[in-house]
Amino acid sequence: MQSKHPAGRLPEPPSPIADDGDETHFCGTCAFSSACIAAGYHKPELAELQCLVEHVGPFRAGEHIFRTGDPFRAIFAVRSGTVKTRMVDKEGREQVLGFYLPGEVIGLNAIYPEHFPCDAVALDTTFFCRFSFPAMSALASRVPAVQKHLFRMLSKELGSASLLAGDHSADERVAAFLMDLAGRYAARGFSATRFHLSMSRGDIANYLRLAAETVSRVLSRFRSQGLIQIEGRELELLDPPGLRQTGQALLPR
Amino acid sequence: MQSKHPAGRLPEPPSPIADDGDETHFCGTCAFSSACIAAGYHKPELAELQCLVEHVGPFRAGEHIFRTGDPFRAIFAVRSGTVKTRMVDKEGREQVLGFYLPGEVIGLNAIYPEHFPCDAVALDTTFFCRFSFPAMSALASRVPAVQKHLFRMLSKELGSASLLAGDHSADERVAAFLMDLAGRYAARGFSATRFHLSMSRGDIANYLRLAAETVSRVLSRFRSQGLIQIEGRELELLDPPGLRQTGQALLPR
DNA sequence: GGCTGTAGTTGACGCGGATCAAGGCAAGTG
DNA sequence: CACTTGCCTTGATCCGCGTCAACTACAGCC
Repeated sequence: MQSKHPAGRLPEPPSPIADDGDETHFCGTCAFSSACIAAGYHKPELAELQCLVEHVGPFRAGEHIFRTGDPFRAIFAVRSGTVKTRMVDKEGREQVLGFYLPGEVIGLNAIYPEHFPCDAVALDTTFFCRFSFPAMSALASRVPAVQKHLFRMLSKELGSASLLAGDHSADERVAAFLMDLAGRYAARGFSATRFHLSMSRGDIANYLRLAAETVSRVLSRFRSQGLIQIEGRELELLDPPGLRQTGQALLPR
Repeated sequence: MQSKHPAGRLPEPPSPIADDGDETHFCGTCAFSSACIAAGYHKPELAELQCLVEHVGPFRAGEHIFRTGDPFRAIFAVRSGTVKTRMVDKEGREQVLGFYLPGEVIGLNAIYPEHFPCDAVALDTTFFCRFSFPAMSALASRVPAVQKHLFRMLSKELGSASLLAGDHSADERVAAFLMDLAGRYAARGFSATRFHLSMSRGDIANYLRLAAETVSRVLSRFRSQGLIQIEGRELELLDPPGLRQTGQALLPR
Protein backbone atom coordinates (compact mmCIF):
# COMPACT_ATOMS: atom_id res chain seq x y z
CA MET A 1 0.00 0.00 0.00
CA GLN A 2 2.65 2.45 -1.08
CA SER A 3 1.57 5.44 -3.17
CA LYS A 4 4.41 5.71 -5.61
CA HIS A 5 4.93 9.26 -6.82
CA PRO A 6 2.35 11.41 -5.09
CA ALA A 7 3.77 14.69 -6.38
CA GLY A 8 3.30 13.56 -9.97
CA ARG A 9 4.37 15.15 -13.28
CA LEU A 10 8.13 15.42 -12.93
CA PRO A 11 9.26 13.80 -16.14
CA GLU A 12 13.03 14.16 -16.14
CA PRO A 13 14.81 14.38 -12.77
CA PRO A 14 14.12 11.58 -10.30
CA SER A 15 11.56 12.85 -7.83
CA PRO A 16 13.09 13.27 -4.38
CA ILE A 17 10.92 10.92 -2.43
CA ALA A 18 12.08 8.79 0.42
CA ASP A 19 11.27 5.22 -0.34
CA ASP A 20 10.45 3.39 2.83
CA GLY A 21 12.15 0.12 3.30
CA ASP A 22 10.44 -2.70 5.12
CA GLU A 23 8.67 -2.14 8.38
CA THR A 24 11.77 -2.42 10.54
CA HIS A 25 14.12 -0.24 8.54
CA PHE A 26 11.28 2.03 7.72
CA CYS A 27 13.00 5.13 6.39
CA GLY A 28 16.17 5.00 4.39
CA THR A 29 16.46 8.77 4.37
CA CYS A 30 14.75 9.15 7.73
CA ALA A 31 15.80 11.94 10.04
CA PHE A 32 16.49 9.38 12.72
CA SER A 33 18.35 6.83 10.69
CA SER A 34 21.70 7.85 12.16
CA ALA A 35 20.32 7.49 15.66
CA CYS A 36 19.05 4.05 14.79
CA ILE A 37 22.36 3.00 13.34
CA ALA A 38 24.21 4.27 16.40
CA ALA A 39 21.84 2.41 18.70
CA GLY A 40 22.03 -0.72 16.64
CA TYR A 41 19.13 -1.70 14.46
CA HIS A 42 18.15 -4.71 16.43
CA LYS A 43 18.12 -3.36 19.94
CA PRO A 44 14.76 -3.52 21.62
CA GLU A 45 14.72 0.28 21.90
CA LEU A 46 14.23 0.46 18.17
CA ALA A 47 10.94 -1.27 18.55
CA GLU A 48 9.95 1.59 20.82
CA LEU A 49 10.86 4.11 18.15
CA GLN A 50 8.55 2.13 15.90
CA CYS A 51 5.80 2.47 18.47
CA LEU A 52 5.98 6.20 18.89
CA VAL A 53 6.13 7.01 15.20
CA GLU A 54 2.99 7.46 13.16
CA HIS A 55 2.87 7.85 9.40
CA VAL A 56 0.68 10.79 8.40
CA GLY A 57 -0.31 12.24 5.08
CA PRO A 58 -0.80 12.95 2.33
CA PHE A 59 -1.04 16.68 2.66
CA ARG A 60 -1.78 18.49 -0.61
CA ALA A 61 -0.06 21.70 -1.69
CA GLY A 62 -1.27 24.56 0.46
CA GLU A 63 -2.54 22.43 3.35
CA HIS A 64 -1.30 23.12 6.86
CA ILE A 65 0.58 20.52 8.87
CA PHE A 66 0.25 22.74 11.92
CA ARG A 67 -0.68 26.34 12.60
CA THR A 68 0.69 29.09 14.79
CA GLY A 69 -0.61 28.60 18.31
CA ASP A 70 -1.42 24.90 18.02
CA PRO A 71 -0.32 23.06 21.15
CA PHE A 72 3.00 21.30 20.67
CA ARG A 73 2.74 17.55 20.94
CA ALA A 74 4.93 16.14 18.21
CA ILE A 75 7.68 16.79 15.72
CA PHE A 76 7.39 15.81 12.08
CA ALA A 77 10.01 14.30 9.80
CA VAL A 78 9.36 14.88 6.11
CA ARG A 79 9.15 11.56 4.28
CA SER A 80 8.41 13.01 0.88
CA GLY A 81 7.46 16.38 -0.52
CA THR A 82 8.48 19.83 0.67
CA VAL A 83 7.30 22.12 3.45
CA LYS A 84 7.71 25.78 4.22
CA THR A 85 7.44 27.25 7.68
CA ARG A 86 6.30 30.83 8.03
CA MET A 87 5.16 33.45 10.46
CA VAL A 88 2.38 35.88 9.68
CA ASP A 89 2.46 39.15 11.57
CA LYS A 90 -0.66 40.95 12.61
CA GLU A 91 -0.65 43.12 9.50
CA GLY A 92 -0.92 39.89 7.56
CA ARG A 93 2.58 40.02 6.11
CA GLU A 94 4.18 36.62 5.67
CA GLN A 95 7.75 35.74 6.59
CA VAL A 96 9.08 32.42 5.34
CA LEU A 97 11.40 30.88 7.93
CA GLY A 98 12.61 27.85 6.05
CA PHE A 99 12.05 25.05 3.58
CA TYR A 100 12.21 21.42 4.62
CA LEU A 101 13.12 18.55 2.34
CA PRO A 102 12.69 14.78 2.73
CA GLY A 103 14.61 13.59 5.77
CA GLU A 104 14.39 16.93 7.59
CA VAL A 105 12.43 17.68 10.72
CA ILE A 106 9.94 20.45 11.52
CA GLY A 107 8.53 21.55 14.85
CA LEU A 108 11.70 21.76 16.93
CA ASN A 109 11.23 25.46 17.55
CA ALA A 110 7.96 24.69 19.37
CA ILE A 111 9.56 22.82 22.28
CA TYR A 112 10.25 25.91 24.32
CA PRO A 113 7.06 27.88 23.81
CA GLU A 114 5.04 24.61 23.95
CA HIS A 115 2.95 25.97 21.10
CA PHE A 116 3.93 26.16 17.47
CA PRO A 117 5.35 29.61 16.81
CA CYS A 118 4.80 29.36 13.07
CA ASP A 119 2.71 27.69 10.39
CA ALA A 120 3.93 24.71 8.38
CA VAL A 121 2.49 24.54 4.87
CA ALA A 122 2.94 21.77 2.32
CA LEU A 123 4.36 22.98 -0.98
CA ASP A 124 3.48 19.81 -2.82
CA THR A 125 2.01 16.46 -1.88
CA THR A 126 3.76 15.54 1.32
CA PHE A 127 4.00 12.67 3.80
CA PHE A 128 5.45 12.68 7.31
CA CYS A 129 6.57 10.56 10.19
CA ARG A 130 4.98 12.03 13.29
CA PHE A 131 6.90 11.55 16.55
CA SER A 132 5.11 12.17 19.82
CA PHE A 133 7.48 14.45 21.65
CA PRO A 134 6.75 13.30 25.21
CA ALA A 135 7.32 9.72 24.13
CA MET A 136 10.44 10.72 22.27
CA SER A 137 11.83 12.54 25.32
CA ALA A 138 11.19 9.51 27.48
CA LEU A 139 12.95 7.31 24.96
CA ALA A 140 15.82 9.78 24.79
CA SER A 141 16.34 9.37 28.53
CA ARG A 142 16.87 5.66 28.09
CA VAL A 143 18.72 5.61 24.77
CA PRO A 144 21.68 8.00 24.73
CA ALA A 145 21.92 7.80 20.94
CA VAL A 146 18.42 9.19 20.62
CA GLN A 147 19.11 11.99 23.07
CA LYS A 148 22.30 12.83 21.28
CA HIS A 149 20.52 12.85 17.96
CA LEU A 150 17.88 15.26 19.23
CA PHE A 151 20.57 17.58 20.58
CA ARG A 152 22.36 17.43 17.27
CA MET A 153 19.26 18.15 15.23
CA LEU A 154 18.44 21.17 17.37
CA SER A 155 22.00 22.43 17.22
CA LYS A 156 22.17 21.90 13.47
CA GLU A 157 19.10 24.00 12.91
CA LEU A 158 20.65 26.73 15.04
CA GLY A 159 23.56 26.78 12.63
CA SER A 160 21.46 26.91 9.50
CA ALA A 161 19.50 29.85 10.87
CA SER A 162 22.58 31.98 10.37
CA LEU A 163 22.58 31.34 6.63
CA LEU A 164 20.24 34.30 6.45
CA ALA A 165 22.37 36.46 8.70
CA GLY A 166 24.56 39.12 7.30
CA ASP A 167 23.72 41.75 4.75
CA HIS A 168 24.53 40.48 1.34
CA SER A 169 23.68 41.22 -2.24
CA ALA A 170 20.83 39.56 -4.07
CA ASP A 171 23.33 37.56 -6.17
CA GLU A 172 25.11 36.22 -3.11
CA ARG A 173 21.86 35.24 -1.44
CA VAL A 174 20.37 33.44 -4.41
CA ALA A 175 23.60 31.60 -5.19
CA ALA A 176 23.96 30.51 -1.57
CA PHE A 177 20.34 29.42 -1.50
CA LEU A 178 20.78 27.20 -4.55
CA MET A 179 23.98 25.67 -3.23
CA ASP A 180 22.39 25.07 0.15
CA LEU A 181 19.50 23.21 -1.47
CA ALA A 182 21.93 21.23 -3.61
CA GLY A 183 23.92 20.20 -0.56
CA ARG A 184 20.83 19.13 1.34
CA TYR A 185 19.55 17.07 -1.57
CA ALA A 186 22.96 15.48 -1.94
CA ALA A 187 23.07 14.65 1.77
CA ARG A 188 19.90 12.59 1.33
CA GLY A 189 21.10 10.84 -1.78
CA PHE A 190 19.36 12.89 -4.45
CA SER A 191 20.98 14.69 -7.34
CA ALA A 192 22.90 17.77 -6.28
CA THR A 193 22.88 19.35 -9.72
CA ARG A 194 19.41 18.78 -10.96
CA PHE A 195 16.25 19.23 -8.96
CA HIS A 196 12.80 20.74 -8.82
CA LEU A 197 12.10 23.96 -6.93
CA SER A 198 8.90 23.16 -5.08
CA MET A 199 8.50 26.72 -3.89
CA SER A 200 7.39 29.74 -5.89
CA ARG A 201 9.66 32.65 -6.76
CA GLY A 202 7.68 34.64 -4.21
CA ASP A 203 8.48 32.15 -1.44
CA ILE A 204 12.17 32.13 -2.33
CA ALA A 205 12.20 35.92 -2.38
CA ASN A 206 10.42 36.18 0.92
CA TYR A 207 12.79 33.70 2.54
CA LEU A 208 15.83 35.56 1.21
CA ARG A 209 14.36 38.97 2.03
CA LEU A 210 14.18 40.05 -1.58
CA ALA A 211 11.40 40.98 -3.98
CA ALA A 212 10.09 38.27 -6.26
CA GLU A 213 11.14 40.40 -9.23
CA THR A 214 14.70 40.50 -7.95
CA VAL A 215 14.86 36.71 -7.66
CA SER A 216 13.53 36.44 -11.17
CA ARG A 217 16.13 38.87 -12.47
CA VAL A 218 18.99 37.15 -10.66
CA LEU A 219 17.99 33.74 -11.97
CA SER A 220 17.79 35.15 -15.50
CA ARG A 221 21.24 36.66 -15.07
CA PHE A 222 22.67 33.40 -13.73
CA ARG A 223 21.24 31.64 -16.76
CA SER A 224 22.72 34.15 -19.18
CA GLN A 225 26.06 33.72 -17.42
CA GLY A 226 25.89 29.98 -17.91
CA LEU A 227 25.74 29.24 -14.18
CA ILE A 228 22.40 27.47 -14.30
CA GLN A 229 19.77 26.13 -16.63
CA ILE A 230 16.27 26.89 -15.46
CA GLU A 231 12.87 26.47 -16.98
CA GLY A 232 9.96 27.21 -14.72
CA ARG A 233 10.85 25.33 -11.56
CA GLU A 234 13.12 22.75 -13.14
CA LEU A 235 16.67 23.65 -12.27
CA GLU A 236 20.07 22.38 -13.30
CA LEU A 237 23.29 23.70 -11.83
CA LEU A 238 25.78 24.00 -14.68
CA ASP A 239 28.63 25.55 -12.71
CA PRO A 240 28.46 24.67 -9.01
CA PRO A 241 31.97 26.04 -8.31
CA GLY A 242 30.95 29.33 -9.88
CA LEU A 243 27.82 29.48 -7.75
CA ARG A 244 29.76 28.57 -4.66
CA GLN A 245 32.16 31.38 -5.49
CA THR A 246 29.32 33.85 -5.82
CA GLY A 247 27.66 32.80 -2.60
CA GLN A 248 30.74 32.02 -0.57
CA ALA A 249 30.27 34.77 1.97
CA LEU A 250 27.04 33.08 3.08
CA LEU A 251 28.10 29.46 2.86
CA PRO A 252 29.78 27.34 5.49
CA ARG A 253 33.52 27.39 5.06
CA MET B 1 36.53 36.40 47.56
CA GLN B 2 33.93 38.08 45.40
CA SER B 3 35.09 40.85 43.08
CA LYS B 4 32.27 43.30 43.39
CA HIS B 5 31.74 45.29 40.24
CA PRO B 6 34.30 44.08 37.75
CA ALA B 7 32.97 46.22 34.92
CA GLY B 8 33.36 49.33 37.04
CA ARG B 9 32.23 52.92 36.50
CA LEU B 10 28.50 52.65 36.14
CA PRO B 11 27.33 55.27 38.56
CA GLU B 12 23.54 55.33 38.16
CA PRO B 13 21.83 52.13 37.02
CA PRO B 14 22.46 49.00 39.05
CA SER B 15 25.02 46.95 37.21
CA PRO B 16 23.49 43.76 35.84
CA ILE B 17 25.61 41.21 37.62
CA ALA B 18 24.38 37.92 38.89
CA ASP B 19 25.21 37.71 42.54
CA ASP B 20 25.97 34.14 43.47
CA GLY B 21 24.22 32.83 46.49
CA ASP B 22 25.85 30.25 48.71
CA GLU B 23 27.50 27.19 47.31
CA THR B 24 24.34 25.13 47.01
CA HIS B 25 22.07 27.72 45.43
CA PHE B 26 24.94 29.06 43.49
CA CYS B 27 23.32 31.18 40.80
CA GLY B 28 20.15 33.09 41.43
CA THR B 29 19.96 34.12 37.80
CA CYS B 30 21.63 30.95 36.55
CA ALA B 31 20.60 29.49 33.24
CA PHE B 32 19.84 26.24 34.99
CA SER B 33 17.96 27.56 37.96
CA SER B 34 14.63 26.46 36.58
CA ALA B 35 15.97 22.97 35.98
CA CYS B 36 17.21 22.90 39.55
CA ILE B 37 13.90 24.04 40.92
CA ALA B 38 12.05 21.46 38.86
CA ALA B 39 14.37 18.71 40.04
CA GLY B 40 14.15 19.89 43.63
CA TYR B 41 17.03 21.69 45.20
CA HIS B 42 17.95 18.97 47.59
CA LYS B 43 17.96 15.95 45.35
CA PRO B 44 21.29 14.21 45.06
CA GLU B 45 21.37 14.95 41.33
CA LEU B 46 21.91 18.59 42.16
CA ALA B 47 25.18 17.70 43.76
CA GLU B 48 26.19 16.27 40.40
CA LEU B 49 25.33 19.53 38.68
CA GLN B 50 27.63 21.13 41.21
CA CYS B 51 30.35 18.71 40.23
CA LEU B 52 30.24 19.28 36.52
CA VAL B 53 30.12 23.06 36.72
CA GLU B 54 33.29 25.10 36.85
CA HIS B 55 33.44 28.81 37.48
CA VAL B 56 35.70 30.54 34.96
CA GLY B 57 36.74 34.13 34.44
CA PRO B 58 37.25 36.95 34.52
CA PHE B 59 37.55 37.62 30.82
CA ARG B 60 38.32 41.23 29.96
CA ALA B 61 36.66 43.15 27.15
CA GLY B 62 37.90 41.83 23.82
CA GLU B 63 39.11 38.48 25.10
CA HIS B 64 37.85 35.30 23.48
CA ILE B 65 35.91 32.69 25.43
CA PHE B 66 36.25 30.34 22.49
CA ARG B 67 37.24 30.63 18.85
CA THR B 68 35.90 29.29 15.58
CA GLY B 69 37.16 25.75 15.14
CA ASP B 70 37.90 25.03 18.79
CA PRO B 71 36.75 21.54 19.71
CA PHE B 72 33.42 21.57 21.49
CA ARG B 73 33.63 20.31 25.05
CA ALA B 74 31.43 22.59 27.11
CA ILE B 75 28.71 25.18 27.12
CA PHE B 76 29.01 28.42 29.05
CA ALA B 77 26.40 30.24 31.09
CA VAL B 78 27.08 33.94 31.52
CA ARG B 79 27.24 34.82 35.22
CA SER B 80 28.07 38.48 34.74
CA GLY B 81 29.08 40.70 31.87
CA THR B 82 28.09 40.48 28.21
CA VAL B 83 29.27 38.42 25.28
CA LYS B 84 28.91 38.66 21.55
CA THR B 85 29.16 35.72 19.19
CA ARG B 86 30.36 36.33 15.66
CA MET B 87 31.52 34.69 12.49
CA VAL B 88 34.34 36.07 10.40
CA ASP B 89 34.32 35.15 6.72
CA LYS B 90 37.46 34.62 4.73
CA GLU B 91 37.47 38.20 3.50
CA GLY B 92 37.70 39.19 7.14
CA ARG B 93 34.22 40.64 7.37
CA GLU B 94 32.58 40.16 10.73
CA GLN B 95 29.00 39.05 11.29
CA VAL B 96 27.63 39.39 14.82
CA LEU B 97 25.26 36.50 15.57
CA GLY B 98 24.02 37.52 18.99
CA PHE B 99 24.55 39.15 22.36
CA TYR B 100 24.34 37.16 25.58
CA LEU B 101 23.40 38.61 28.95
CA PRO B 102 23.79 37.21 32.48
CA GLY B 103 21.83 33.99 32.79
CA GLU B 104 22.06 33.14 29.10
CA VAL B 105 24.02 30.30 27.54
CA ILE B 106 26.53 30.24 24.70
CA GLY B 107 27.93 27.32 22.76
CA LEU B 108 24.74 25.41 21.95
CA ASN B 109 25.28 25.81 18.22
CA ALA B 110 28.51 23.80 18.53
CA ILE B 111 26.85 20.52 19.53
CA TYR B 112 26.18 19.40 16.00
CA PRO B 113 29.43 20.35 14.27
CA GLU B 114 31.38 19.33 17.42
CA HIS B 115 33.54 22.40 16.88
CA PHE B 116 32.59 25.96 17.67
CA PRO B 117 31.23 27.54 14.49
CA CYS B 118 31.82 31.06 15.74
CA ASP B 119 33.89 33.18 18.10
CA ALA B 120 32.64 34.32 21.49
CA VAL B 121 34.10 37.63 22.61
CA ALA B 122 33.65 39.36 25.96
CA LEU B 123 32.26 42.87 25.65
CA ASP B 124 33.10 43.78 29.23
CA THR B 125 34.52 41.96 32.21
CA THR B 126 32.73 38.64 32.21
CA PHE B 127 32.43 35.50 34.34
CA PHE B 128 30.96 32.15 33.37
CA CYS B 129 29.78 28.82 34.61
CA ARG B 130 31.36 26.23 32.38
CA PHE B 131 29.40 22.98 31.97
CA SER B 132 31.17 19.97 30.51
CA PHE B 133 28.82 18.85 27.80
CA PRO B 134 29.49 15.11 27.95
CA ALA B 135 28.90 15.20 31.70
CA MET B 136 25.80 17.31 31.19
CA SER B 137 24.41 14.87 28.61
CA ALA B 138 24.98 11.99 30.95
CA LEU B 139 23.22 13.86 33.72
CA ALA B 140 20.38 14.72 31.36
CA SER B 141 19.80 11.01 30.75
CA ARG B 142 19.25 10.46 34.44
CA VAL B 143 17.41 13.67 35.36
CA PRO B 144 14.50 14.38 33.03
CA ALA B 145 14.30 17.98 34.23
CA VAL B 146 17.83 18.61 33.01
CA GLN B 147 17.15 17.02 29.66
CA LYS B 148 13.97 19.00 29.29
CA HIS B 149 15.81 22.18 30.18
CA LEU B 150 18.45 21.57 27.54
CA PHE B 151 15.79 20.92 24.91
CA ARG B 152 14.02 24.11 25.93
CA MET B 153 17.17 26.22 25.80
CA LEU B 154 17.99 24.95 22.33
CA SER B 155 14.47 25.48 21.11
CA LYS B 156 14.32 28.95 22.64
CA GLU B 157 17.42 30.01 20.80
CA LEU B 158 15.90 28.71 17.57
CA GLY B 159 13.02 31.08 18.14
CA SER B 160 15.17 34.10 18.87
CA ALA B 161 17.12 33.56 15.68
CA SER B 162 14.08 34.65 13.75
CA LEU B 163 14.09 38.08 15.38
CA LEU B 164 16.43 39.03 12.57
CA ALA B 165 14.29 37.48 9.88
CA GLY B 166 12.14 39.58 7.66
CA ASP B 167 13.07 42.73 5.86
CA HIS B 168 12.29 45.67 8.01
CA SER B 169 13.21 49.32 8.27
CA ALA B 170 16.06 50.57 10.38
CA ASP B 171 13.58 52.08 12.86
CA GLU B 172 11.75 48.80 13.30
CA ARG B 173 14.94 46.88 13.81
CA VAL B 174 16.45 49.23 16.36
CA ALA B 175 13.21 49.54 18.32
CA ALA B 176 12.78 45.77 18.38
CA PHE B 177 16.39 45.33 19.45
CA LEU B 178 15.96 47.69 22.40
CA MET B 179 12.71 46.04 23.49
CA ASP B 180 14.26 42.60 23.17
CA LEU B 181 17.14 43.61 25.42
CA ALA B 182 14.72 45.18 27.88
CA GLY B 183 12.68 42.00 28.05
CA ARG B 184 15.74 39.84 28.59
CA TYR B 185 17.04 42.07 31.37
CA ALA B 186 13.60 42.05 32.97
CA ALA B 187 13.45 38.25 32.76
CA ARG B 188 16.59 38.08 34.89
CA GLY B 189 15.39 40.61 37.41
CA PHE B 190 17.19 43.71 36.18
CA SER B 191 15.62 47.01 35.22
CA ALA B 192 13.74 46.83 31.95
CA THR B 193 13.80 50.57 31.35
CA ARG B 194 17.28 51.57 32.25
CA PHE B 195 20.42 49.71 31.31
CA HIS B 196 23.88 49.91 29.86
CA LEU B 197 24.60 48.94 26.25
CA SER B 198 27.77 46.90 26.55
CA MET B 199 28.18 46.70 22.80
CA SER B 200 29.36 49.41 20.44
CA ARG B 201 27.15 51.07 17.85
CA GLY B 202 29.14 49.15 15.28
CA ASP B 203 28.27 45.82 16.90
CA ILE B 204 24.59 46.73 17.13
CA ALA B 205 24.61 47.81 13.50
CA ASN B 206 26.37 44.67 12.37
CA TYR B 207 23.94 42.47 14.29
CA LEU B 208 20.94 44.30 12.83
CA ARG B 209 22.45 44.42 9.34
CA LEU B 210 22.68 48.19 9.26
CA ALA B 211 25.52 50.67 9.02
CA ALA B 212 26.81 52.11 12.27
CA GLU B 213 25.84 55.55 11.02
CA THR B 214 22.26 54.42 10.55
CA VAL B 215 22.04 53.12 14.11
CA SER B 216 23.41 56.40 15.34
CA ARG B 217 20.87 58.36 13.35
CA VAL B 218 17.95 56.21 14.47
CA LEU B 219 18.92 56.53 18.13
CA SER B 220 19.20 60.31 17.72
CA ARG B 221 15.77 60.38 16.13
CA PHE B 222 14.26 58.22 18.90
CA ARG B 223 15.72 60.66 21.44
CA SER B 224 14.31 63.68 19.66
CA GLN B 225 10.94 61.92 19.56
CA GLY B 226 11.05 61.37 23.30
CA LEU B 227 11.13 57.59 23.00
CA ILE B 228 14.45 57.16 24.77
CA GLN B 229 17.08 59.00 26.72
CA ILE B 230 20.57 58.01 25.69
CA GLU B 231 24.00 59.29 26.54
CA GLY B 232 26.88 57.29 25.23
CA ARG B 233 25.93 53.75 26.20
CA GLU B 234 23.64 54.62 29.08
CA LEU B 235 20.10 54.07 27.96
CA GLU B 236 16.70 54.80 29.43
CA LEU B 237 13.48 53.78 27.71
CA LEU B 238 11.05 56.66 28.18
CA ASP B 239 8.20 55.21 26.14
CA PRO B 240 8.30 51.42 25.99
CA PRO B 241 4.81 51.17 24.45
CA GLY B 242 5.88 53.55 21.71
CA LEU B 243 8.99 51.50 21.03
CA ARG B 244 6.99 48.29 21.04
CA GLN B 245 4.63 49.90 18.55
CA THR B 246 7.53 50.85 16.28
CA GLY B 247 9.13 47.43 16.44
CA GLN B 248 6.01 45.30 16.63
CA ALA B 249 6.50 43.59 13.29
CA LEU B 250 9.68 42.02 14.64
CA LEU B 251 8.58 41.26 18.17
CA PRO B 252 6.84 38.15 19.45
CA ARG B 253 3.10 38.61 19.56
C1' DG C 1 -13.82 29.43 -28.20
C1' DG C 2 -13.39 33.33 -24.45
C1' DC C 3 -12.83 34.43 -19.60
C1' DT C 4 -10.35 34.42 -15.33
C1' DG C 5 -6.71 33.67 -12.13
C1' DT C 6 -1.96 32.64 -10.96
C1' DA C 7 3.00 32.66 -11.78
C1' DG C 8 6.78 34.45 -13.93
C1' DT C 9 9.52 37.89 -16.60
C1' DT C 10 11.16 42.38 -17.87
C1' DG C 11 11.48 47.52 -17.91
C1' DA C 12 11.25 52.33 -15.67
C1' DC C 13 11.65 54.96 -11.66
C1' DG C 14 12.44 56.39 -6.88
C1' DC C 15 13.74 55.75 -2.04
C1' DG C 16 16.08 53.93 2.07
C1' DG C 17 20.06 53.11 3.69
C1' DA C 18 25.18 52.32 2.46
C1' DT C 19 29.22 54.80 1.67
C1' DC C 20 32.30 58.58 1.91
C1' DA C 21 33.92 62.34 4.48
C1' DA C 22 34.56 65.54 8.27
C1' DG C 23 34.49 66.68 12.95
C1' DG C 24 33.65 66.08 18.18
C1' DC C 25 34.58 63.82 22.50
C1' DA C 26 36.75 60.87 26.00
C1' DA C 27 40.43 57.88 27.50
C1' DG C 28 44.99 56.36 27.14
C1' DT C 29 50.03 57.27 26.31
C1' DG C 30 54.68 59.35 25.90
C1' DC D 1 50.86 68.95 27.79
C1' DA D 2 50.17 67.35 22.82
C1' DC D 3 49.14 63.37 20.30
C1' DT D 4 46.87 59.15 19.21
C1' DT D 5 43.16 55.98 19.04
C1' DG D 6 38.54 54.44 19.30
C1' DC D 7 33.83 55.58 19.28
C1' DC D 8 30.14 58.34 18.06
C1' DT D 9 27.54 61.81 15.39
C1' DT D 10 26.07 64.39 11.40
C1' DG D 11 25.99 65.84 6.51
C1' DA D 12 26.35 64.84 1.36
C1' DT D 13 26.18 61.68 -2.29
C1' DC D 14 25.16 57.40 -4.62
C1' DC D 15 23.36 52.89 -5.82
C1' DG D 16 20.94 48.34 -5.16
C1' DC D 17 16.81 46.79 -4.84
C1' DG D 18 11.77 47.58 -3.95
C1' DT D 19 7.77 49.23 -6.20
C1' DC D 20 4.74 49.89 -9.94
C1' DA D 21 3.39 48.52 -14.28
C1' DA D 22 2.86 46.03 -18.58
C1' DC D 23 3.14 41.83 -20.77
C1' DT D 24 3.41 36.62 -21.58
C1' DA D 25 2.34 31.87 -20.61
C1' DC D 26 -0.43 28.46 -18.96
C1' DA D 27 -4.16 26.00 -16.56
C1' DG D 28 -8.91 25.49 -15.33
C1' DC D 29 -13.57 26.37 -16.33
C1' DC D 30 -18.05 27.24 -18.52
